[in-house]
Amino acid sequence: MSYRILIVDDEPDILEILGYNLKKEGYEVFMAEDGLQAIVQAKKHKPHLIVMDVMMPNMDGIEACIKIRETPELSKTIITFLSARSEDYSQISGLNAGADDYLTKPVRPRVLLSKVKSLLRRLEDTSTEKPQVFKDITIDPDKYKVLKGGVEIKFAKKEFKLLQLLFSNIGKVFTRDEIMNTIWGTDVFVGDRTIDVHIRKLREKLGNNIIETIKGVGYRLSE
Amino acid sequence: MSYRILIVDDEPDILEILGYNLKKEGYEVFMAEDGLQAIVQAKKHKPHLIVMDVMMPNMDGIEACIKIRETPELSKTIITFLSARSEDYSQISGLNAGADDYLTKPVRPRVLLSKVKSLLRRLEDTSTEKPQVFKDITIDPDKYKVLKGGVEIKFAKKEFKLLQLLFSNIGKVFTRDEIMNTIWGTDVFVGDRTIDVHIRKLREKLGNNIIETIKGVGYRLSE
DNA sequence: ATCGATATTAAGAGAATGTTAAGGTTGTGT
DNA sequence: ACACAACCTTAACATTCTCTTAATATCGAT
Repeated sequence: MSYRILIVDDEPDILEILGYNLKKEGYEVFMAEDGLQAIVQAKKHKPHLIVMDVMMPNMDGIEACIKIRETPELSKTIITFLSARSEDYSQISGLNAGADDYLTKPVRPRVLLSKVKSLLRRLEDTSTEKPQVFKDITIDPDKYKVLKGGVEIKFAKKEFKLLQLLFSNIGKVFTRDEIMNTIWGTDVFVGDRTIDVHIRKLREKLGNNIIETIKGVGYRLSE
Repeated sequence: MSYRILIVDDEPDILEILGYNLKKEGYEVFMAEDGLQAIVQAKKHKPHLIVMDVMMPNMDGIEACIKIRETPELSKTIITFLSARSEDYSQISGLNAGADDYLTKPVRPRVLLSKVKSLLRRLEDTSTEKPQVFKDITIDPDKYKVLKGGVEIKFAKKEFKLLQLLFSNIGKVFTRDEIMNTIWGTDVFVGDRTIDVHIRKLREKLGNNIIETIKGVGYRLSE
């Protein structure tokens, strides 16, 4: 799924340039030319990120930001302001109004893109990419690294995925079907023994008392 | 230290007028009359800012901009275009080529000066990229320099970029896709083996135990 | 004890990566 | 402008590692 971004500025030129660049990066882009439109668009499309000018006709960015923040379903939306001058008071009141960041105009497309990327990463970070710990085992998906008692143990791709799955909900029993769908997908077909073999590899590397078999049901990390 | 500015235009009159004004403000000014010269001058003087006409003989501004952006040591150089008309397509493709801003002709010296001033201000608050250290290796993106055990090792452009990427997040696994997008961009297409070959070059120069292969996943600096 | 489910082991096919050299392009100095 | 060097990419082939399977053993509930 691609991220949705709403850009708000009263200058069509800016909308076009920023929109062009963001679209090129694969984002889904929506636009609005003032605060009122921004609120309408935001409610309609539920963007992940809003990049909004501060000074606009009808309703300025600050006010729009406050309104948006009041909408529960948009509470997780990230809002970034564009402000004309870096020393401007708008920054402070903007951040105060609930904005997450600000950029100074004129916006360098490269800067915007890297900013956007890093802001959106926040959304991801919370879910998966943090190292997980269980007993003396730590797994770090980012670095593709597993430590047991501080020592690194290497895992092949499928093994790592399987481990990651088990770690994603510690103690939960994962059925063979779930495992199959997560690691191999729905269209590949591999024999049932394959899962056993992979489980065995994990036990071999991590110790026999980590993964528990629930016969007829599945596997889980045993607490 | 004063800032270095490179101005590029095929009309000597314009060069003279702009150059005069910039010098008067205390900037160190270099000039070029076409894209090719611009690249030569840029590499020679490493200007902080380039003000460049879009339409020029030999090599136009867009192309020169792209070339300059490909040079790692000039990655932080700010590039501003001069374009004849504001609605011109050149704006978009110019910004797309990696330019940071544009001015419309005819240029008023005062406008240019204030623009220049605000653009250069960015360089001040943008903290310079700090040298990264890993094991006995230091890479300094600013100086385009790599030291291993205190001894400088030379790297070609692509090699350096790749190294820089790996160093940008020490220990993180970078997938082939990530590497491809960062170093070659999304629209160029090069074979898969090309990445291997570059990795090999790095290993050749830095030692075999620095970069680790995670088969089916990517590469990382091995901690 | 029997039967279905899971465990174990080793081996082969195939995928992914490593290596090398060659050709084309670009850059540099004279 | 020329020759020479450096750089990038590719192709072909070598090597390594992963995954899957098959065959067989073990487990556990009834």
